[in-house]
Amino acid sequence: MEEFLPVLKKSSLFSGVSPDEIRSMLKCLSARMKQFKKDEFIIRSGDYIHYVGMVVSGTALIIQEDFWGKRSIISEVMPGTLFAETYACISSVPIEMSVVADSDCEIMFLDFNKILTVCTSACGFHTRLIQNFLSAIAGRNLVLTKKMQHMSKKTIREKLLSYLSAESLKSNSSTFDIPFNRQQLADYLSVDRSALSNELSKLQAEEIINFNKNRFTLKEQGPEGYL
Amino acid sequence: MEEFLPVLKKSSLFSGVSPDEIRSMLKCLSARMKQFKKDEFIIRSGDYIHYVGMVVSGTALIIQEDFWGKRSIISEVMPGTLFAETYACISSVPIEMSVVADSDCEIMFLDFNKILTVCTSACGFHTRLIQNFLSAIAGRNLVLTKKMQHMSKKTIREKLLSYLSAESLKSNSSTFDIPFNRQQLADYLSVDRSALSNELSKLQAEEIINFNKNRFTLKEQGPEGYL
DNA sequence: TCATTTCTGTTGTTTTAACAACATTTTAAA
DNA sequence: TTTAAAATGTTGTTAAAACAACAGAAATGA
Repeated sequence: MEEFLPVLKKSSLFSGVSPDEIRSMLKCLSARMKQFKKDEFIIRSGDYIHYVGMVVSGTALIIQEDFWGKRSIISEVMPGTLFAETYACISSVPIEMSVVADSDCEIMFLDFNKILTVCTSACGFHTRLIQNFLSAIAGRNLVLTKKMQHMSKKTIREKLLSYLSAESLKSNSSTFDIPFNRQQLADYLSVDRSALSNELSKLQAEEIINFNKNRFTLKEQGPEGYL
Repeated sequence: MEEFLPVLKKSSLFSGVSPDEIRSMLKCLSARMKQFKKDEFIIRSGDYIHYVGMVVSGTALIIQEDFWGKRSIISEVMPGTLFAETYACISSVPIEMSVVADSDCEIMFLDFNKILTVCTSACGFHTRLIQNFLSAIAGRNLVLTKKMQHMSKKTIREKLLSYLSAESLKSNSSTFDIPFNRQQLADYLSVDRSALSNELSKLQAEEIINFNKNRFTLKEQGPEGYL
């Protein structure tokens, strides 16, 4: 276990917890390691989850199969990242995705119920653990909610303005940098890249926005007849 | 406070907790009530949230203003429902939406930190409280993730098949009922209702699905060239 | 039962997006 | 600095969605 402390220290779950305390917590959480060969299933769709997983070495893929057996990759899980935590919180509902080893990898499983109950003994950092765990889930929630707001718009123009407006408000300025290149932004908003570039150009021609590379400026008067 | 016990008992936060225990918990959580007149702000965008709110009477609206001041309603909050809980978990980030009284209403605020720390004294149900709180957040997470998977598809057809496939898998059968009427389904997937109806008809004509009212059946061989 | 309203499906038109192909700019590398 | 590769913007064509208008079916309730 010792060899993975650097990874654990950087994980969101153990952030702000000292190595010594991590050691004692791992016991308190009945942490156990398991190795998986590439392409092995770590979690199967339909399972009921009672343990939280964390990748400590290698990478895993979260995949989903639809009714017709078509697979799609939901996300990649890197070392230090939790997975299945949502389903661990709602263990009465079977998980609807599978987790597969993308390379040979080592997974740490933590007893979810022990995360929730503050143990009586030494483990004074347990409250911190609960906070971290909650922050991880709430953080994902935030990200999803925000993305949903943009994606629920019908046209590329509206999606873009929704996204840019949110970025502007976040940075508290009408000029701001975005963390995506065009292709990434298109993927994020689920639209075609060239169509997105085209729309950006139109918005600029109409003097609703200005941009140069990844730096954008929103014009105060806003889109025509917008309010 | 006593008068609201029926509402609290049915809320997700206190589900499975007896009235007596709710009473003692409310103390332990420093619950305080506050009344708001219609159109009053309960939470303002930009606030840092340290309390979780619950509507106990009346209704509230969660709204958002973009860069140009355009308001949109994110959701309606009914009695027994928590709000702002995500931001309470991540209190370092200011909330990006406002909560406004939609009618005269009464709000209960709970000290978020006390939800997380198990109090030493009588409150044996505190672990249950943490579980319920976590379930509420994780549950929303689940709903968002699922919706996102459908919405990220580009065509109405793909969105529909993604949604129907998920419903089918959930019910463990190729025949199942959906909880939406056509307009609601269109809103859920952010598409036009008539376009959705049209696509459903095409899918039926192509023998990929069958439907009658809200009962759908997926055909085993699936869409042409799908796999 | 009949009248009214709501819901659903259908069609045609207009708008928008996807897609493909290519030009230009920027970045990285040799 | 030159060359190659990657990223971005531009354009035209095709496919799909939005929108609007309406017809028929189903639900409601008087």
